[in-house]
Amino acid sequence: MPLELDLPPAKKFKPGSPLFALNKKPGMLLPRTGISSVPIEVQRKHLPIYQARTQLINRLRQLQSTILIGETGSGKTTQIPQYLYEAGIGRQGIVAITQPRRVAAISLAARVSEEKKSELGKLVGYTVRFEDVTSAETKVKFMTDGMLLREALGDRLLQRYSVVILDEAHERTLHTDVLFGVIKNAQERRKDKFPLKVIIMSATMDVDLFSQYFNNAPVLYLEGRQHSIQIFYTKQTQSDYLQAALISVFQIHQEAPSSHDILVFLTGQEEIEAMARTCRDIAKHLPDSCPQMTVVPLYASLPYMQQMKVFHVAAKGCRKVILSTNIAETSITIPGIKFVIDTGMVKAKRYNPDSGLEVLAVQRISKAQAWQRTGRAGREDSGVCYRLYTEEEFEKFNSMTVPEIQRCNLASVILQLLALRVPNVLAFDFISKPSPDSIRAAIEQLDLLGAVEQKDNQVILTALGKKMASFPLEPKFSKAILLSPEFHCTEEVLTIVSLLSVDSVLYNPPNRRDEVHSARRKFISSEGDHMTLLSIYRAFKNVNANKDWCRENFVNSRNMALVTEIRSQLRDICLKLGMTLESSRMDTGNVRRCLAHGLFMNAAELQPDGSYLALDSHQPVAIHPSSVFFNSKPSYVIYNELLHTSKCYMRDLCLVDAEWLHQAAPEYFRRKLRVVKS
DNA sequence: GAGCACTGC
Repeated sequence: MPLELDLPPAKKFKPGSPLFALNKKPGMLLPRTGISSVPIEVQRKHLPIYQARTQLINRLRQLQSTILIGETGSGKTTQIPQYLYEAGIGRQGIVAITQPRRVAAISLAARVSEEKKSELGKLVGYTVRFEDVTSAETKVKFMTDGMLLREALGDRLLQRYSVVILDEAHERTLHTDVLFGVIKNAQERRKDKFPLKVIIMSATMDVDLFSQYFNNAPVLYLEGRQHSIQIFYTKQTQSDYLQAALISVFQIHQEAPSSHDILVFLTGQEEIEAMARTCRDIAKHLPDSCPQMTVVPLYASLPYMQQMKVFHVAAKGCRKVILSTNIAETSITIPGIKFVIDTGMVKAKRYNPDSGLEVLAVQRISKAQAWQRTGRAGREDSGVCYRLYTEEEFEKFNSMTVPEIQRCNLASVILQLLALRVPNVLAFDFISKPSPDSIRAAIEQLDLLGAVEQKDNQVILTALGKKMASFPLEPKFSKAILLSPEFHCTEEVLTIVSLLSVDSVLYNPPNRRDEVHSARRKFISSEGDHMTLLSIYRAFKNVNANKDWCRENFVNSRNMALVTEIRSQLRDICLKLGMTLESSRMDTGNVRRCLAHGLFMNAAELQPDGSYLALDSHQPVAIHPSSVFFNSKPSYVIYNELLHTSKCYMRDLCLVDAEWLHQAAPEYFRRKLRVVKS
């Protein structure tokens, strides 16, 4: 194996252009969280942001909308809410700080609460799904962006809040993007009565967009505590990024001290596991002069305990090499990374509103993502980033990742906007507009589900649509739940919808395939994946959620626990809506009939040649290998979703009668599907 | 005939 790659030294990278300068003293570096012998008040004063405190408070007092750009480690997220509170700004209400992720909301609340020397849930609290740690005293509230959006459904002016801080706005999550519009609207309508202060916090991106959106709001810059990172580009275009990554890993491995860990960004589970095997193989055959190597894979579907291995410090004389998906870009921060190897690739979903198809494909990252990856090398000390592409290639990357709202199905978002009584969803003030086609496709889908109707050229919610909006679910699943009383199977549908709301309750370790197969056989239903999941859930309840049972049956107990929580939340909503909850017991026909009424748009028909055609788009589709139907050929099926990878796969299938589909949406099937004979 | 980036309500 040739271990050389043309990696010329490139420019030094120092992100951002700070407005509030600060001398850097590396020796004074303090931990962001965790145990420290330094008193907390002292720690607060050593944060880069502290020197700008007075200026900041004065500016924030005057301004109604502010864009705050802060580098990693500036302390903006923990300090700004406290500064506001200490200065008496917004004391008439609550200061809300949104986060894209639950763990961030929870740990930030815990940290700030500790800094304020108060009990979590009193002055400082948090609200995430299933957990509300706040009280009447709470003045500083961390929450997920989705949670604030859900609260807005009940109070679209967000009257409890005096300040809303949208943190990590550059990530442009679906929820943050919708919140932009909701908050701007609330701010406008509240300006004479109870003004709403808005602070948008972001990394060094999208500044102009944010500022323009809030009527040219001023932009304040904060310096952080990022260390300098050297960047290397390849001299030539790499045709095989995996090979290039492998070479880079071992080049570093042979040259750098063994305590310097390496983080490699790859695209998916399979690729990572294959690369891990190759790395371990090569490492075994290196000369004794070379350090040892421990290879750690990291991706979301990995069980929790195995994910935790990235935090284990490697033994002395041993180098840790982490092979990760983009989960290490934002969600998991690994300390001690000296080298980042960036392949420049990512696996991501793209959405085509014409076909309604989501395509999962390996593609180029954006510049913003490249910087994010690079930044992972300089968190505690200076670092090095090897970019496995040329500088010319980098210059051609898109500058920003396309916001989620422009690459997903908008049915839920549009339903929420309608529930927020947005008069004309096509004209909603999105910070980045989705295409009119995808908005129209969403309205059409809601129309088919009976959630909306046209009145005087306006799209408005029906009574059913209003109820649908109260569930934290995709509209098709809310619809199935709301129809379930007609089929006397609400308990079963609640269970199934909850099971479909989590990643997967099935654990499939690749090297124990035969065991998995035989353990699972007893649950398999000839009626499809939904019914199979239902029987697994019933068995799980019968053994009182026993963990050993889960292990023996290759059931992910953590996800199963989550299913239980989701189910009880959905059940509560049903009860609030006054629904009667019945069980169909052994009658699974009714359950499938009910599912057909929610998922009729996702139906496929067996063709004479043994292939399947989607009834909606008439495109060829295939049964996903994870389905219990993989080796059989039912005539008509409904599926949860289509996933385009190597083929267009249907995931999670349920056997249905053609007749049920027609009953569910007679008009739709008459219009769309002449192919199907009644 | 053979496979699943990442969040969140």
